[in-house]
Formats: sequence, structure tokens, C-alpha cells
Amino acid sequence: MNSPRPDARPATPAPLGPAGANLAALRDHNTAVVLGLLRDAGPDGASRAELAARTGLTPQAVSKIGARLRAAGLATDAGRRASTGGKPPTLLRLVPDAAHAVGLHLDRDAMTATLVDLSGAEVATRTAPLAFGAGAEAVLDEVAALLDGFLPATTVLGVGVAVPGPLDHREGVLRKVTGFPQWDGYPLRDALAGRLGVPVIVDKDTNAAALGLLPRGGASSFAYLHLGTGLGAGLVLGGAVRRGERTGAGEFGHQVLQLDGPLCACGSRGCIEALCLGAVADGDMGRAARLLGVGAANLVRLLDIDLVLLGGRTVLADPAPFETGVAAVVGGSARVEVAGARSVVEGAAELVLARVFG
Amino acid sequence: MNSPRPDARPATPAPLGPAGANLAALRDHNTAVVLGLLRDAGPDGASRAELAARTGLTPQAVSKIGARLRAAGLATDAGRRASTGGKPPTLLRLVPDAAHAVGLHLDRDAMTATLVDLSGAEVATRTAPLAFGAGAEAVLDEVAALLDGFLPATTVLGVGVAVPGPLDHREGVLRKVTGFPQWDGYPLRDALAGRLGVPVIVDKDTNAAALGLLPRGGASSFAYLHLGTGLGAGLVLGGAVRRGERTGAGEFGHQVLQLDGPLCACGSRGCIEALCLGAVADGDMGRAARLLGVGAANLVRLLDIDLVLLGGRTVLADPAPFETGVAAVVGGSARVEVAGARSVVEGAAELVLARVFG
DNA sequence: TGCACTTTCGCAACACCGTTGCCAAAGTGG
DNA sequence: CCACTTTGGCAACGGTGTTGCGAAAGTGCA
Repeated sequence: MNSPRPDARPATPAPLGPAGANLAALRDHNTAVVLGLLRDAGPDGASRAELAARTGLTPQAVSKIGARLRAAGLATDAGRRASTGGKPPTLLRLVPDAAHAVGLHLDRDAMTATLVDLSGAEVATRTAPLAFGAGAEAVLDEVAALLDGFLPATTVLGVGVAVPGPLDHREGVLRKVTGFPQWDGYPLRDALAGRLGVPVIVDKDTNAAALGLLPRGGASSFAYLHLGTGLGAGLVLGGAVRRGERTGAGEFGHQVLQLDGPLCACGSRGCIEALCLGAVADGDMGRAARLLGVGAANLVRLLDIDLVLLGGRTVLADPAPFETGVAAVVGGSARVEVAGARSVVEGAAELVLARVFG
Repeated sequence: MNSPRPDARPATPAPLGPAGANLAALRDHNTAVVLGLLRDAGPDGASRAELAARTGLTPQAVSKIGARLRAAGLATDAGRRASTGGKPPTLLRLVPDAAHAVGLHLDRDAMTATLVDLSGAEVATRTAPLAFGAGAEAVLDEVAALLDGFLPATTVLGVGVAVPGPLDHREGVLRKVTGFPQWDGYPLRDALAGRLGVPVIVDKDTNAAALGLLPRGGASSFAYLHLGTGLGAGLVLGGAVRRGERTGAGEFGHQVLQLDGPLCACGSRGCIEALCLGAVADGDMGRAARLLGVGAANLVRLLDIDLVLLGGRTVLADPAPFETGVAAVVGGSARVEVAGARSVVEGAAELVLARVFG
């Protein structure tokens, strides 16, 4: 299928230096900010005066933005709230059905696709086994089959894909996924966009999970630690996922915790992944949790974050010892919680939605 | 002295939520971006067409911004460059003397003040001994004496202050500086701004140094490791200093590197600061460098940065073993360099200048 | 019941941003 | 000498958020 790709690069090339902004960018920014606040407000909606106070814009500007959103079908009136001594506020509310996003999680042995609406609520989910090692074309066939009839005709903004291992987020190209050399250099984003005919965004599974867990309006900096077949992290700093210069940030597994520890495949000694997985292999989840806790405490201190979220198969199989064990080491300086199993695939969808909101 | 403070809070209060932007913000942003490019271009200047290409703005917009800058005295014509087949470009250049910034480094036993022009070039520097433990009022007297007659009458944008230890960057209030309880909670920013009559910005010494080392147009993410009486770090991620939720980011000294290592005052075992300073106390700089290297390698992997800069008295007293020792452990994944002795005070001035440029 | 006040929001006019259209200036290259 | 390229300014324009003003719709007190 060679249908024209709607996600073609923007006509104006990206500037080489720090970007200037024009009126269109200004409008888009403010629109996204207001949309974000509307999403945070939920089905109850928010008044124009409220939005004005939160954004720093004048109420009049918010009114105009609201009118544009209503004309585009993205927002609608939602009745009014009780008066506080004056005219009761007219509420504006997001229209969740106005657009949808697809999250796709490709794991080593399974894949999950979820369709969410503009509010992030799940509409439908499909799961299928997957042989990630079968090669790119075979996997793409499987993905196309899974998504067949899954995408609404007109309201899909795009597909966010979460994959394990290193990749180039900007270009959507995979790099040396451990154990799967056949994927090295494969342009997953462009290939999938060509097949599906919608924009595609690719990111590491841990980054996607971190983005999906970004609490609406809550802590804007936290770390998501994923303990499964490996140990990785997704970092959200100041409300944005920290991907690093080469989308390599969050390589938490090879943080050295024991100078004279066992030799790791990466060449260092005492990597937290080797130590932690060793404890898991011994069935000693308490020790694994304490090791994870030491690494988490390092993160908390280094980055001054106040929330640590735990996920991954090993954690989810028996969350309690990890939650208490990590929290014990981290102490009072940060909260420790266990994230849900849907974190990754929800975050994959969020890769798409994040471009709509502020 | 109770002169009116020109750094009073902006008339419009900061928005509670994500900020919207208006036309004034748009103009200021673009102006700052162009000014930043002019600074990067140096005394040779840059053509309007060049600036347009780099910013993504139209040449006409750049022309208007340039006209405003010339009217404000911040930029001026700088002749023309050779033709490349058409009309030769008219060059625009920063006027370094148009404004100045002061950097002030308060250390435990000494203080340094430097006056820099808009281009960041040093104009004058003064140094004096300081008893940081003598208390806030006494130190402020010393600072006022040091800066007496040092500030140009009209062109000073502000004073950037770099201090050791924890503080609240947003409010400019010091917090529990190790060994100096008399400073806890002292509103250094407001007190100094009241005395000097110019805006004041306060930050941790390591953050200031990192900001000052941000290579113009070069690597936008790096770590600055400062080994002196303690061990700290300043993190620049994506072109901005990472300060954390409570300006506590960069607490590198208490990263645990040795699970069963010696007990540290912070309560953990095997903190890199204790290990590293122990090696320094033994006179074993090679070991200290390797320990620093393990911590640096952890940073490089975790944050995906490609530059590590070393500074602080211990490093500067004998840079060679640290540069080679850290580089040996970090390997090829990141460059390792030693920063100059003026990093902190230059960075303090940069705290002020950074608000002018993009 | 009446009236002053508060709060919210929209209409209209406005100021100002970057953009577009156009043209002059000033080089290169055949 | 002339066609072409490249640069940059002038003028008009479209569209952004802002300001001024007034209407709507409540509360609260006399």
C-alpha cells in the first residue's frame, strides 16, 4: 500500500538554531494549553474565568479560544456552576469523542493495541501474541492484522508505538535492540505510517510508560522504574520526558551500585540490573526491592524528584514487597507507588495525545 | 538603605497552571532568540537572512526585530560580508557595552565579584576574603563593600549570586547550608536586592558553574562535577539547568556506589563523596578520579549526555589525573574536560544574562 | 420588594505581532 | 552590457490577544 502519508514533514523546514515563534505558533500554543486544562477539568468542565486565571490570558482571549474549539467540535458547553456572588459561570468541557489516539505496545512475546478517546479513556483494546524476533516485515504484518478494523475512519490522530530497547525517537528508527539484531536500523515509524496511513510516533517502552503516568496536574517530575526481563527507567523532569541526546536516557539498569560487584555484560562491575535480577532469580524479592530502592534513592537525590513509580512484570507479579522495600530505602524524601499493568500501552497512546495538549 | 527595589514582582501574577502566551511574550521570546544568535555570532555579526534561516522567522520579521534592537542600542550595523552571487549581506552585531551583569561567588572563605558585558566578556574582577560563617548581615556588609563603586551607574541588569549548599532558587532563600545554620531561611535575594537596588538572582554554585559552561551553540546537555570541600554536580539537560522541584537536583555526592561501603553522615553507606574524599585524603588522586569516573559514567548512561566537565579546588590543583582517570572509566560515550577556575563566578553573571538571551 | 454590588462573558474597536507582496540595491556571471 | 541572484526595506495585511464597555444573572442587605 502506497497511500499518501498525511504525516509528511511540515512544509517549512525546522530552523537550524533556537526557534522563533509566529502568530500561528502562539495560537497553537494557547489552544493546546486551554485544551490541556479542559482535559484536566474532566467531564465537569471549567469556566472561562477559571481558564483565564490559570493561563494568565485575559478572559476575552479565553472566550475566543473557546469559540474556536467549539467550532472545531473539540469543546462544548457544559451547563453552569453555582454562583459565588455574581453571574454563574458558563462551563466549557472537552468532547472526548472528537478525536482518538491508538497506543501500540510491542513487547518481546506479545503486543497490545488500545484505542483511547481525547480524554485518554479506553475505548477498545486488543492483544495478540507476537514473535518480535521474527523480523520487521513479519511483525508489521501482524500489527496490520491486529489493527485491521480497529481505527475509526476519521478521528484518529495517530498511532503511538512503544518498543523495547534503544531507538532514535526523532526519526523513529530502531537501534540495536538487545537480542534482536534484525531490527537494527529499521525505520519503524515511516514503515508503519506508510502502511496505516496515519502519523506514527515511536518511543521506548519505559518513556511511553512514564509519559502515560504523568499525573494530570500533579507531580511534574518523577521516575518510572520498569523491572521485567531487564531493568530500565523512564524519566519525567519538569513535565517532559527526558529522552537525552540520542533517546538513550533512562538506562538505569547499568548504574553501578557495587564497585567490586559481579561483572556485567556491559563491561562494568556491580550494575544494578545484574544485582537486582540476581536477587529475583534467587527468589529473594526483598533483596531485589532493597537494591532497587538504593538505585531509586540515587535518582531521587540526583534529580530532586518526589515520586517513584514501579512497574514491569516482575514487580506486578508481586507488588507488595517492592513497594514497601523501595519505600523503606528511599525514605520520606519521595513517594513510592506501583503503576498499573496498562502503563505502557496507555503511555503509547499518550505519545499522540501529548501533541494536542499543552 | 531602603531605596525602592526595581526588581519588584511583575504586575501580573504568575498563572497557576501552564502559562499562556500573549503578543508581548511572543515579541520578547523572538527578541531574546535573535539576541542569543547575535551573541553566538560574536563581533563579526550575522546577516538578517542568516538569522531568519536559523530562527525560522521571515527575513522581514528579523528586520523589524533588528530595528528594535538598534533603536534600543543593543545591536548595531557591522559592515557587510562578501557577496555569494547577490547583494552582499548587511551584518548585525551585538553592542557588548550596552548592558552589564555582575557575578558574585560567595564561597566558605572567599568571595569573588566579576563584571561582564553583554557578550559575557570580563570587564573587571574583585576578590576578598570572607567569613561565610560570620552571619548574614556581616556578609552582606562585606559584599556591599566589595561592590562599592563596582557597578556601572545605568547599564547593570542585575547581580547573579552563587552560594554553596541548598537553597530555594525561586525565592532566593538559603536552606540549611551544611555547617552554617545561621543562614537557614535567610532571604538572601531580597536582602541583597534591597541593599544594591538592582535585581538579584541566587543559585547553587554548581548550577551557576554549569550554566556558565553551557557552550554557546554546542552540547546542550552535560554534567559539571565539582570536587572541593564536598562533591556536587550541576546538570544541564536540553540547554537548561535542571534544578529540580526544590533546587535540590545535582546532589551527586550522596550517590551510593558501594552498597556495603563506609557509613556516611547522610545515613547511607558507600556515598561517592565519602569514598572520593577519602581517596583525596589518602593522597591517591588516581583512585579518587576512578571513583569520580564511575559516578560520571552512571550520569552519562542515565541521562544520555555526551560531555562531563570537572571543576573545584581539588581537581584544579592537579587536573591531569582527574581528566585522564575519569575519561578512562567513562570510555568513549562522553567527552571529559576540566573547566576553568572562573566557572562559578562567570556562571553567576550568566544567571543574569540568561534572562536576556534565548 | 428593591437596589447596590459582584461576577461572568460577549461585542466592538484597537494595538501590535509576524507575513505577504513588491521593489530597490548591489553584487556575480556570461 | 544585461540577465540573474541575493539581500533587505516599505507598505499593506491578516490575525492574535487586549482594552473598553455593557449586558446578563446571580447574591446580599435594607
